[in-house]
Amino acid sequence: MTETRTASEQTRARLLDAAREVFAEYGFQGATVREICRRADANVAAVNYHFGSKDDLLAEALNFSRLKALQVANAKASKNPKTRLRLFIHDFMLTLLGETNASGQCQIMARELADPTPVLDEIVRQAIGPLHEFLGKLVREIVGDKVSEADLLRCVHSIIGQCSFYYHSRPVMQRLHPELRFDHKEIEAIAQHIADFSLNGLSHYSGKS
Amino acid sequence: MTETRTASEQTRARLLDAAREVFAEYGFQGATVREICRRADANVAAVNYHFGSKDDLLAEALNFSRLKALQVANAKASKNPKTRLRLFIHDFMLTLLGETNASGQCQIMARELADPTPVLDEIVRQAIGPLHEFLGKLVREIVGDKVSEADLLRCVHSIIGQCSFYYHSRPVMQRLHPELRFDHKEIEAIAQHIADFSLNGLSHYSGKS
DNA sequence: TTTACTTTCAAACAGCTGTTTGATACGCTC
DNA sequence: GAGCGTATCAAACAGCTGTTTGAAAGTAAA
Repeated sequence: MTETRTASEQTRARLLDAAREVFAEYGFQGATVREICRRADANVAAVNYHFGSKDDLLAEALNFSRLKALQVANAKASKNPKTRLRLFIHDFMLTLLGETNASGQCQIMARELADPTPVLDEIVRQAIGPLHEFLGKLVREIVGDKVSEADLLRCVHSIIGQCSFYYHSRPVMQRLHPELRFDHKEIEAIAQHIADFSLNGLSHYSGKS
Repeated sequence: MTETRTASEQTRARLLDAAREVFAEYGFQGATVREICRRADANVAAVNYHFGSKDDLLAEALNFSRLKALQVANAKASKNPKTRLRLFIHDFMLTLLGETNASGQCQIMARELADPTPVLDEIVRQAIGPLHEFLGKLVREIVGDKVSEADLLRCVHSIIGQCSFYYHSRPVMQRLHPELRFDHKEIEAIAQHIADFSLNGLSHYSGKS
């Protein structure tokens, strides 16, 4: 019984891994059940047997552990808010541009933004929403209580916008600056720039930086 | 002869309009030739007859006149660079979020970023490249000669990133802040925030703002 | 071994895709 | 009106899609 279950669960796991790969590579529409099963060494019918449908497979393939861990780690770093913002931007850029396997999840999210499917609701609820909320609190610590909620929101958007730009525009950068490599050193430089730029931007709201 | 040609050209034009609509709505993969022809009141074979293929249709459907006009108008406004940056951000946000028909083009571009097809090369060459270059020169006027080319590039990215964020994240905003309406007033507020935030950010490089 | 079950598999299904075809209708010159 | 090139059309094509099916294989308790 345990043997059977683990065998079945192994197939399930292989399908999930393959699905994450293929969805990230080709998008939801572009990804085919056959390609997923091919990479998972499984039969075409396996997806429907184990998950019910291609839609349900995508829903189960989502995994935001990396993003959540990042926020938890940052909250534990009990330094002053400005330093924590620097730390967050740094970690966030590493997640977005680094070679972590989280980039697949980011790719799926990016594709959902340009072409939403029903799973976007779940992505917003589980990942993007908490992220915005987290950054909102952090920025609030920096700018103080006098700043309106609307302005605070716009500041958060300015920060996330700068970070996610580098992710979204990778295909463009490849063509515009083919010599540019997003290695560890470059990522750190970008993160530092965004932090400097943003803290100066925030100073417009909080008074002198 | 002229009658025939204009009739044929009318079909061509209708197909192009419909294509822009459908590509923007469903993406390149999601858009179907049949739907495009249905909206253009044309036969299914019309696309291949007039354009050769679905790919070629997309390539011809691209239109960056709005984006180009925006840069030309800004260059003519011979005010000081900071004011011109404010003006540009304002016009750019109106293009991105306003009710202009340019939003279809933006949608196509956004989809190409998340899921590039061969036409992305053309988009980068004709639209995004010139845009980056334009902003590069403008920012250079503000920060002066002492700033390195790499830092200048990152500043440009910070500005474009903030602007395009509001475009990319519309599906998210709809879910996260359903009460928020991107009416003219809100767009102006956003544009002013981005300008303030960015000019303060730039002051980090150019010395005191 | 028999029985009951889960899991895998090749094959087929119905539906949609971009594209092609050959016939038909149109507009124009002669 | 005859002839000619262009444009439109319904129909069919080949290929791919997600999904279903019913048989076969595997697993574990009786």
